[in-house]
Amino acid sequence: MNSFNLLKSIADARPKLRKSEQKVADYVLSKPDEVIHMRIVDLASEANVSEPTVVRFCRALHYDGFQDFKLTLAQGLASNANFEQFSLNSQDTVTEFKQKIFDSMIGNLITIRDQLDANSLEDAISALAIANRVEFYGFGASAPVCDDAQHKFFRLKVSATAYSDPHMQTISAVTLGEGDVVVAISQTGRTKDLLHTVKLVRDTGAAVISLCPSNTPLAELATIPIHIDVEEDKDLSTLMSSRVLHLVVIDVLAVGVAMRLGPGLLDHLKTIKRSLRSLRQNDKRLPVRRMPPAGK
Amino acid sequence: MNSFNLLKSIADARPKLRKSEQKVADYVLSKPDEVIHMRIVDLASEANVSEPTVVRFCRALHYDGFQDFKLTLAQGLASNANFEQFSLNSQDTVTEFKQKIFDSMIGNLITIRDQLDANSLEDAISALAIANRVEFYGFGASAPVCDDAQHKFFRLKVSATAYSDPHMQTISAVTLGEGDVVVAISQTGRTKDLLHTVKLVRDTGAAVISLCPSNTPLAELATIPIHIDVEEDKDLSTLMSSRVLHLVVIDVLAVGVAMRLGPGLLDHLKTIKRSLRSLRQNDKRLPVRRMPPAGK
DNA sequence: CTGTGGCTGTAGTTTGGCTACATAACATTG
DNA sequence: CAATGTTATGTAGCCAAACTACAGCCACAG
Repeated sequence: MNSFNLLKSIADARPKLRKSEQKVADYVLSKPDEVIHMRIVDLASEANVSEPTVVRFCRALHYDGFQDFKLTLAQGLASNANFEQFSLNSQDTVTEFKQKIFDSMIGNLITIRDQLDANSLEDAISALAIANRVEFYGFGASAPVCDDAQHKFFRLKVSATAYSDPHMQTISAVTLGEGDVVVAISQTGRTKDLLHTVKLVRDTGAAVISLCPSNTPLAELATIPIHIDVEEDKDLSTLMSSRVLHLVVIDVLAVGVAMRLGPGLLDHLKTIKRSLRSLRQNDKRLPVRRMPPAGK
Repeated sequence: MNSFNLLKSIADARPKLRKSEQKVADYVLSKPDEVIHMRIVDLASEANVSEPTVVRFCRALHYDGFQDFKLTLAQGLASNANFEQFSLNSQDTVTEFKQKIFDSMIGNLITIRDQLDANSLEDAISALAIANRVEFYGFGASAPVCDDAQHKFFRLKVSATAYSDPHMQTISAVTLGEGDVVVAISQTGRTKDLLHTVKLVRDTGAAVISLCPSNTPLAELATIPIHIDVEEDKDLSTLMSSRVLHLVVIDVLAVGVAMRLGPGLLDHLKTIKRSLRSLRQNDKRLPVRRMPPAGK
């Protein structure tokens, strides 16, 4: 649906293509943004093949023809070409780096959206939906993510806890058993303390869902690994990014669980909304500053 | 650069067009996504004009011709049409609602990116960069956001604290003074306890940056309001969204501060990175995987 | 009411995309 | 290794879609 997928699907399909069609594929992959302004003859000559070959190439990818292919390609490129990874430089104005940060965030979201494995999610949701207890473990920047997750699952009437203290994690871990679920969250997938806790958890028979990069110790320890692979950091970006992706993935899990648990949950959410409302100030237009004295 | 702009530019240009070209403009505006699959004759007949008129319409908008126009339109649509607000329904498969959640998140990011006021950001960054102390206040779903913000500013050597307990907030608030900055974070902008604390803060002379919707009591109390207006929730979306936007906005602020504080900070960040590394497990397994060239 | 300028449609030309077919390359089997 | 069948690729011609030149029409001015 977007260029990542489209170009990727071309790359995937490449081996199945005939030799001269592969030439076309190669050219398209190397200069996709030029292709969209090319005529069929141009592309044919650039790729050193004949025109019908180009058409056959398009058909092989299940497009109606060259036009259709070009149009789709154009759409695909547009949908994420704008969201390239950026590199900040110190002369950037606020407007510029604001743009860059948002765009790179969006780019990462698109990447993860397309990468996330639906089966793993499905499994994770099933496990969470029937769990007795759910615990979220994470350190550092992942600690707030755990808190947020707890907050969210609480609203779904799931008995959830978040621990970002290795001692608490250890203590809690050994009390778990089958039917319980731990969600282990880590940007690196290599945090020693977390690995230690997760091993304990595994011994109890509880399931472990991991949110971390693939090919890391944590991912391999987990019963249900969910891979979050983001392009690696340069300069300032340590400050950013992957926590947000984790949050959104947790949103997906939470929604999945909510849908499993059925419609009764909606009423429950409304109840919460109502109760929270009393904590708010309803516009009386700021009955201005009738505050108690608080000396300077 | 995106469809919003493209369609908008058509709408803007409309008055300058000839009468029958306007018919074309109207049709394009009403059904842009159909137009991209139409031939010139179809569009002409749908708009009740002749084919050359369509061509003239395209030229009037400075495109090479109909093809060029169609291609650009397609790109424009792709770049944000995909990111519409969704509504979940209970028959959705995991793949479907995963897509919907990500897309709506992305849509919101785009909206906020374009809405954020650079001047307010600039002011906020200036205030934060010279602040003696920075405190983050928020409740409920905003509490983890505050924790995250604290974590991030800590790394920038900024003396930052996060409080999500109204008592602690109150106690801390009255010890602030000029040159200190409070960042008040709220999804509603109406949380009573938060409003109470912020009033106290204002009396001390400290600056208050707010992250919340516009036209809310909190936004009006703040010295530097940053408006985060997201389309309002339906059904399950209470679970989601605005916290992520808050996080990203805080990223922007943090980067801004980092750039103000200058290049020495980069070294500092590297030092942190190095020290954190000792908390990680470095791959013992996976000793390289040097595999022979994959046979075909 | 008549002439001029600009708008719009008709008809014809060009070009680009596609199809049918022929030939070349390759594989397969005796 | 040859012969035959099958698949892959290119050639040439056709059709349709987009664009151009021109003519008629309408609106407005004098």
